[in-house]
Amino acid sequence: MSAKKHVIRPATLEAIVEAAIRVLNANAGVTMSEIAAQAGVGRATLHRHFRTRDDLISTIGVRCIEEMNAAVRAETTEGQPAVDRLRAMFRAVIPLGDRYNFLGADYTDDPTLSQGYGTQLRWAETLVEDLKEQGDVAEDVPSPWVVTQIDQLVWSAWNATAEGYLTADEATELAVRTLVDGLRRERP
Amino acid sequence: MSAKKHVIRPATLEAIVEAAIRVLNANAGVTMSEIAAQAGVGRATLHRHFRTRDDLISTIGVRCIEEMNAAVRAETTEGQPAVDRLRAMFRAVIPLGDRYNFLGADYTDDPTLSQGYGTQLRWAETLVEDLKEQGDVAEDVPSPWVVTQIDQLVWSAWNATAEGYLTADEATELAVRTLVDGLRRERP
DNA sequence: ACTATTTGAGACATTAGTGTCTCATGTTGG
DNA sequence: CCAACATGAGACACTAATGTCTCAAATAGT
Repeated sequence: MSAKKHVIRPATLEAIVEAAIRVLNANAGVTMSEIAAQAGVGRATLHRHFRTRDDLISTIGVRCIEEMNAAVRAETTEGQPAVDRLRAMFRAVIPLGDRYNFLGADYTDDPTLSQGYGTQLRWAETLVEDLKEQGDVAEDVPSPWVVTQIDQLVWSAWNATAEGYLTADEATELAVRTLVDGLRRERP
Repeated sequence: MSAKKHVIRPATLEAIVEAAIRVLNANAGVTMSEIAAQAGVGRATLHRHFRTRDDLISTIGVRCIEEMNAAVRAETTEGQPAVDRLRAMFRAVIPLGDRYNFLGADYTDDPTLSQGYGTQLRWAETLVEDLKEQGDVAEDVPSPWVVTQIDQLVWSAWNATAEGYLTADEATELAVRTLVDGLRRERP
């Protein structure tokens, strides 16, 4: 992860990380040479600071997850009604879809990373509990099902904005509506 | 795709295809050697009948999609109410999740395959139209959104049964309910 | 049982990517 | 301005996988 004798220059680090996020989202199997090229950096420099490919992926994975958690934390408050927290989460996360989408691949084996997933999972689980308590989700629905639906709605919402057929706000509303009320009835 | 001088033996073909489906679902990046080994077949034999890796993937992809389309066709009838068709589709497809799950990867560039996808997409689109006509889905919901939800519900439902927290029938019911009525109210 | 031909096993060349190293060049901080 | 050090470019060894080929052995059809 960290170099011993070489200190990375901030600009270089930034170029590498941003390029890696951008490029890996476009193609999860992209090569180190390509990442270096897109970062405008020598391939040797890339390997100097990220010994292995997994090293790089782990680093940017952690950064993306922290970014996401921070965005959600910034938009939500503890005492808030659960539906509002859900809505705020969608609003916070949708614009980040472009960046953290690549995490969908099978990098589940990284220890630091799965810790980050754990945090998100626990957050979602308490949200679902609160949704149930406040009558926004029926008690008879298995919680893992609800968590899965929320995850997938995040993707749907991001995708809809990326495709251009919904704005971020519309996507947020539709996601909440879909989860809670279903698609049968028009919105009041 | 097809060999010129060599005719494949039915048993060999079957072993290869089945092993490939099974193994690729476990790990999308699995190697040709591994597939051959799991099929109990020499690596040379594998290459004799499937010149390239893409060739093999394309073949089994087509087979899986046809399998799915056939299963859906077998369970649904033309005049059926849209919700029933939706339910029947879930019931038909859920048990196949183990097999066609690997298609989620980025093999979208294959011509024959994307044709298969096209068929499914068109099927889903007319289903959505009918759902709207019969008042099961509100007119103001963008159809691509509905299609996406259905796709994801298929995955959710399969996953729930694979995880063991729902039976196939329960998952089917919950999927329909989630899409149409949302998760707020208990089932009548 | 005979013949044709598929199959299995392994050798082989080729390709693509990874990771290491060196050295000349350029940048930065004092 | 100078010394230290990060960078870029390229050479290099190594690995893993792909795809081709050959030949002996198993198998199928007649």
